[in-house]
Amino acid sequence: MSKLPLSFYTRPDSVTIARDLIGKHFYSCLDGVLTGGMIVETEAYSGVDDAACHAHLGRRTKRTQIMYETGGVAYVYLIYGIYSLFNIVTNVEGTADAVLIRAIAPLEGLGEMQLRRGLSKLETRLTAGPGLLTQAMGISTLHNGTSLLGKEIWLEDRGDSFSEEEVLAGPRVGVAYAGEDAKLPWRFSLKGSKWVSKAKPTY
DNA sequence: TACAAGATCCCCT
DNA sequence: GGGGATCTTGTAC
Repeated sequence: MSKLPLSFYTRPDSVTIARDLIGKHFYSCLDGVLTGGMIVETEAYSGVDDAACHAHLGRRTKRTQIMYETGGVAYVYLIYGIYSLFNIVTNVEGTADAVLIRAIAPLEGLGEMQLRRGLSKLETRLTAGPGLLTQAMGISTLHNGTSLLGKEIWLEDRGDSFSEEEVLAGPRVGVAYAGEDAKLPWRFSLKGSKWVSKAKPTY
């Protein structure tokens, strides 16, 4: 159980990082409560050249500013006025790459996560979706810019690894507006895991 | 200053 | 399987 080092995040290829994150563990310790689990679904966003990325064509706004920072910090933004989506900023300063964490298999703090989600029993609605896992783990836009090497939110390698056959690659979800880039196989998921989100890509 | 749309999810049919 | 919730953000005027 070792925290992922800065060098994991500053690598140049967010697609490789998204693939490597399947099987890594994602935890938060907020209000003194440890919650989280193993990552089973991710999506890569590749900076200015990626039409699906918020920083496409070098767009630099208050929201996207954090994506240009050195990798290893959180990019959290609000979608549909309701859900916080958690991304890991990658690559070096000046680039705007990120990886969206879409789903985890819950392991720690199940009771607290159910409480935050308003669920009375364990079901996939707990953490199988990008807007769900943030709610379960208590992550909100307040955590935008938080270092992933600190004590609030971090990632770990607990020795779980999966072969190429066990990790599926397919088109990303909800990015039809990105045209051809929406077809890129930049969504990764753990084959057979019931904790992978139900969302289907447009292609 | 205004408006349209969004890296989603829930609940009802 | 489909529509509505809900409000921030980006861009246009």
